[in-house]
Amino acid sequence: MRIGELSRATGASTRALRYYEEQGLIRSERLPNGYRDYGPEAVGVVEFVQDLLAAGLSSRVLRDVVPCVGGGHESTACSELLTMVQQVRDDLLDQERRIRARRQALEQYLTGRRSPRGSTGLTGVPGTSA
Amino acid sequence: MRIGELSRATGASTRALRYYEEQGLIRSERLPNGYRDYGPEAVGVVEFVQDLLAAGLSSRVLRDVVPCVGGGHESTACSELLTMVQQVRDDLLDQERRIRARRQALEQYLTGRRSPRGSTGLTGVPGTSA
DNA sequence: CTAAACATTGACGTCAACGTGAAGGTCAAG
DNA sequence: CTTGACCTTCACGTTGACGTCAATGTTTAG
Repeated sequence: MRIGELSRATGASTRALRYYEEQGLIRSERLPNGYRDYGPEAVGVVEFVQDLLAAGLSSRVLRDVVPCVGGGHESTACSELLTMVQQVRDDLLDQERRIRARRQALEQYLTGRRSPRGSTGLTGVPGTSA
Repeated sequence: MRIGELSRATGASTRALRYYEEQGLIRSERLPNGYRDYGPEAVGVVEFVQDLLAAGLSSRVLRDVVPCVGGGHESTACSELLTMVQQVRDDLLDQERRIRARRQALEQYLTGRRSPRGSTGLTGVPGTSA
């Protein structure tokens, strides 16, 4: 498939796709006319990339982790990278928990009518910033 | 407290604190000499802001949600904002699940030695991009 | 032949969340 | 009175992930 079709299939702009390639996140063959040519697996890879980018990973990290699944690459440093992905997941989980705590504080504030001024109802929350 | 002390208390740079104020995320009184003056609640508010920023919320969203807890503000649109926070939390949870799926795919690829080329082991994953 | 739709490579613009000076006012200590 | 720590407001620089425009080539439809 060519870039337009991949774009439509993934929702990524053609600009984004070229950017991904520039960053080493995806690869492409070239047709005789110079057009990029993608195999069907590209769809999955691009979606993978989009997910991880949306989750806050940098393309520099992705540049290392994506070839592990996308290219005909051998493991080597992949266990390290797996650890990294796990780390990111753990971070996300952690943040999610903290947000939940804040949200519950908000809920309590709204429903329970805790003093609007002075003690905000937040100051003493245990899981404060690192 | 003045800005330096708040900075030390929260870990946010003074620049960041002025930026937060500029964006309407925090407020301050002014001392006779023009220096910013913060009450003790500011610490909690700033930590709140930092958490949500770290979690990927934009300051534009925060500009709306923070006054609900930080200022002497009445509920009004706060139920809406609560919904928004919940939405964000749900998004995070969703992303976390997708990442977990990807990670498991990676793990399977690495341990089970699924064909390195052709079927990537990713293409058919259920929870693909929106 | 010509227009339209698709592709190519630059290369500059953007936006957020600050960093990093510049140029200066304020205040307690010596 | 001067040094130094602290504060003030500009205002430009930075990084990442693209948007957007320019100038050009290619292929298909009429």
